[in-house]
Amino acid sequence: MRLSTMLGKTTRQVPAEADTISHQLMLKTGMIYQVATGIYAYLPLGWRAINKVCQVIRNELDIIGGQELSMSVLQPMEIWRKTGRDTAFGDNLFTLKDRRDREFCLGPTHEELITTIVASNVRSYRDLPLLLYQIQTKFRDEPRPRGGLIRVREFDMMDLYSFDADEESLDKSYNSLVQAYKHIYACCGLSTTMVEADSGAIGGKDSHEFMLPLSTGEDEIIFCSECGYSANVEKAESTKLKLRKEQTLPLQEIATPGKKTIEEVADFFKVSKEHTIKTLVYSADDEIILVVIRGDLDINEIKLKNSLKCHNLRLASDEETIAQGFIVGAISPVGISGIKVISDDSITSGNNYIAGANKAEYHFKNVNYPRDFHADTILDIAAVKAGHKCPKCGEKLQSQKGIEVGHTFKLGTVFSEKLDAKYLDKDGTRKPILMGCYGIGIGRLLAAIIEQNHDDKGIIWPINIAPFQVHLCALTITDQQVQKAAEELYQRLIVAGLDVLYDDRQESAGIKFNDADLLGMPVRLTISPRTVKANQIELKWRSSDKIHLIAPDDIAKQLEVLTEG
RNA sequence: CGGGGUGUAGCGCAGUCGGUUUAGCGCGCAUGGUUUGGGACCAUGAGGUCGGCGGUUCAAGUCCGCCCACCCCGACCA
Repeated sequence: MRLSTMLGKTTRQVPAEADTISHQLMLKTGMIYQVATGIYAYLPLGWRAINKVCQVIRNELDIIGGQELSMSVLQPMEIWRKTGRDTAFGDNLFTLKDRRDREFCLGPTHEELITTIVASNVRSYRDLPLLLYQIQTKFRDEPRPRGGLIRVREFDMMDLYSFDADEESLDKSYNSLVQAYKHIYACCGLSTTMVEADSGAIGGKDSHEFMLPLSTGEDEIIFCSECGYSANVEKAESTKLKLRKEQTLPLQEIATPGKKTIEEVADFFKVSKEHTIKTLVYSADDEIILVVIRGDLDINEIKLKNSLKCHNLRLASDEETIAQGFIVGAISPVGISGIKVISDDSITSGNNYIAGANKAEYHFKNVNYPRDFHADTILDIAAVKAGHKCPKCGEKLQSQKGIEVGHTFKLGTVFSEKLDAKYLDKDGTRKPILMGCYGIGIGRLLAAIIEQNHDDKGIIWPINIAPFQVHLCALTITDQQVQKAAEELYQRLIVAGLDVLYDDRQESAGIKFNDADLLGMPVRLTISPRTVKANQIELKWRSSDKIHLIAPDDIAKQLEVLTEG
C-alpha cells in the first residue's frame, strides 16, 4: 500500500484523553477512531493488524481441530431467560425489540446460542468431541470502558466452545486449548502468565486466565515465586495465620468507650488484630446478612458473592444496618438470630476473641465459636494480599497488576442441562454434553501486544502481527532515479509475496524515518539518491539500530525470515 | 451510580476577574517558491453554532441554571 493514499494520518500530538501507551500509539499511528465511549472504528492500518491477530488465532485453533463458524450478533432473549443469564448480565446487556415487539439482545457472548445449535445437531457420542469457534463482535454495556481498546463496549472476540462426552475427554479438550493459547501468545510476542481464575456465579470447575503483567492493568495477580502458584486475586487462597488454642474462658462484656474500628478495639484490649472478630453487614440481592471474619483479614466480595449465588452484593448502608437493630461500631454475631450469618473459616483457628457486643460502647471478650454464636456457612471468603502465605508451599505471596488477555473455562453441564443439549451414550442413556468455553478479546490482545512491544519512538510489531512486513522509504522521491528504483523494488517485493507499506510521499527524510519508527514495521528499506548511486538498498530492522547496505539482488534472501511460518 | 476533571479550528492549547472592531497561538491542511539522510524555511490562504439549551445583562467564550459528551479514580464487570 502507498502511504500517500492510505487513510489515517500519523500525528505528532496525542488527544488528551489517551493515557495508556497502547491507546496513545493507536491514535498516533491512525489505527483507530473513537466513535463513542468504548466504541471504536478500525482504520486500514488497525484493521490489518486485527486481521493478523485473527490469522494467528485461526492457525493455532485449526491445528487442534477447531471448526470455525459464525453465529449471529442478534439473539432472542428467550434463550437467555432459559439460563437465567438475562438477569446475571443485567444492565450490561444491550437489548432491543423488533417490529413485532419480540425481544432481542446484542450478544455479549454466545454460550446460549452455540449450545442451542449443538443441541439440534448432536445426537450420539459418535458426534463428539467438538471444538467450535467464531470470531464475532460482542456487545456489553460496560459501566466503565477504559484504556482505549483495553475495555470497550463493542469488541471482537474469539470464542471457542468445546463439547465432550465425558470428563476425560473434556480434560483433553481443555488441555489442547491451553496449549493452543500458549502458542498464540508466543506468536504475538507476548509473555503471559496462566493463573487460576474465579469461575463466577454460574459455577463450573476449572477456570484459568492468561494474564499480561501491566502496571495499568485492571486485574490483580497473586503469585508465589517459590512454587509458581498464581491466581487472580478474586480467586486466590492463602494459608491463614494459625492461632494457638488457649483454654476457653467465659464470655465477658467490657465497656469500650469510643472504640469502634478493629484497630481501636485491638489497641484497647492490647491484642493484635487476629484476636478480634470483624462483623460486616451486607445486602445480598436485598437480603440483609451478617458476614464474619477474623480481624486481621478482609472480605473478598467475589468469593462471598459466589458462595451466596447472588447477583447484587454490597455493604449495607448505615440506615439499613441500624434498621436491623445493629449498633455501628459494635456489631457482632453473638446473641443474634433471624439473620443469615456467613463466616470465614479463619474464626475456627483461635479462640477467646474480642467481638462487638451489639450494645453501644461495649465489646465482648472471650468470644468462642460455636459456643457464643452461630454461622450458617463457614468457608473461605478472605481477600488474599501480598505477604500472606502461599497455600501450596507456605512462602510469601506477591502481587502484581495485570491484564486478562484470554480465559479458559470448564463449564460442565450448566448450559447443556438448561438448554437440553444431550447425546445418546454407548449405554443407551441420554446425557448432558460436557462443555468448555474459551475466549480471547481480539482488540484487547492487540492493545496488549503494543503495550509489550514498543519503545519511545513507537510500536515494534512482532513479525506475525505487523500490518505490513516491510516499510519502504523513498527519500527525495522527486529524484527520478530514486522514484524509479523505489517503484521497481516495491513491485518486486509484492511479487515476492510481502506486505509492503511504501512511503511515496513528498516528505523530508526526518518525517519518513520518524513515521517508520512510529508505525513500527519489522523492516525498513530505504532508497535515496545516495543508495541509488551506490546500487545498494539500505535495510534496518525496527528492533535494532544497525543499518545494513544490501545489494538489490540479495534483498529477497535478507527478507526470507519474514515469510517463513 | 458516587468522587474528580475537561469541553474554544483536524490535533495540542491560550483567552474565561463581564466591555468596542475581525476570538488568538503552535502543529496539521491548501497554493506558490526555496529546500531534501532524523519531524526544514519563506510567502499567501482556507478552516470556529467557543459542547447544547435556557437565563441575567445595553453587552456573554467569559456570570448563573439545567443538560450532554469525553477522560481519570471507585462501584460494577461470563
